[in-house]
Amino acid sequence: MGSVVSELENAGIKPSYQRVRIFEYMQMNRTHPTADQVFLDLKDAIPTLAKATVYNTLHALAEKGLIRELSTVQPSTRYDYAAEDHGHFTCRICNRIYDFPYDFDSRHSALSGFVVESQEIVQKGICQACLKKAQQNSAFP
Amino acid sequence: MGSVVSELENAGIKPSYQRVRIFEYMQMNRTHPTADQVFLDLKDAIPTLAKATVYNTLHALAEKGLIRELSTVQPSTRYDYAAEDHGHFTCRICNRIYDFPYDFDSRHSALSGFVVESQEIVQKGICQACLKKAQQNSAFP
DNA sequence: TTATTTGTTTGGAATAATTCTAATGTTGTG
DNA sequence: CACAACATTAGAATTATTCCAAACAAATAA
Ligand SMILES: [Mn+2]
Ligand SMILES: [Mn+2]
Ligand SMILES: [Zn+2]
Ligand SMILES: [Zn+2]
Repeated sequence: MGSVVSELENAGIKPSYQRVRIFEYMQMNRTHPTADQVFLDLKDAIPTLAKATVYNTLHALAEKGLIRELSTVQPSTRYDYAAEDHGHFTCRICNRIYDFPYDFDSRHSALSGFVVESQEIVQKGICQACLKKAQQNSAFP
Repeated sequence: MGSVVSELENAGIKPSYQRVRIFEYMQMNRTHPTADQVFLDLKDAIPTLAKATVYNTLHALAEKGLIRELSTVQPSTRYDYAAEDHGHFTCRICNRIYDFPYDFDSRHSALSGFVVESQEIVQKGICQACLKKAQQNSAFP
């Protein structure tokens, strides 16, 4: 069996034809494609492929950690006063954004010959408040 | 003179009424608002305010470094095979995304009580290829 | 096997964020 | 004042993404 199929199975994703092809594509194309690019590149080989399937599959793969979703905040850009350097934690439940201390200068790894104009570090997950609320709701009565 | 006005002037942005009010808002509201949130919160005080003005102003402020634009990649989400940890550089000219080495584990600054499910570090700027091309085009003939 | 259920894909409509555009308004300069 | 340059407005257009109901496929039970 192809490793693609077993990687999907191990992650708990049923290896449908479309999912195998999309994951295979992601393994072979390290070009950081958009969902639309994946769709365009696969639709010749899979003429009935729907864009919704591409989005569904990419989300499923990302949720299981098989691919990475490169986007800080969803669904819309957030703005912040430019105070001192800091990182951001975005909660996927309440969508609040929290600051955390982070100093970019001390670990500056610019690619040689590139001009870095800005940088961001973003963690995604669940915030303390939302975790607490989830615990309370699941507490036995 | 309000420091808001002079900060705008120092950055080379003409301090129109709308710009002053928007920048003022960003200084006072450290809630990482969306453009729409800024618009909603200001339109009572400035009834004629247009959403386009909010977008224009936020972009101008971000370009001058007075505020930060919290979004990794634009305009659409990009996907990446989940290989080993690395950071991303996105070029604002050609939109290519480059990998650079970065190890998240060695500098793990999780907020206490928060669950971090994923994290990203993104640099934005101009890539070497685009810089080279710009140099060639401006070379004297 | 057939019937039933469960989950997946499809295609198009709906939604939402952002950008574009043309007209109008404002500011500064000669 | 007249003119140019620039900024704002309002709404249309564009784009990315999600939603939805119907068709399809796979798995399971009878
Ligand atoms: Mn912040
Ligand atoms: Mn990468
Ligand atoms: Zn939360
Ligand atoms: Zn470039």
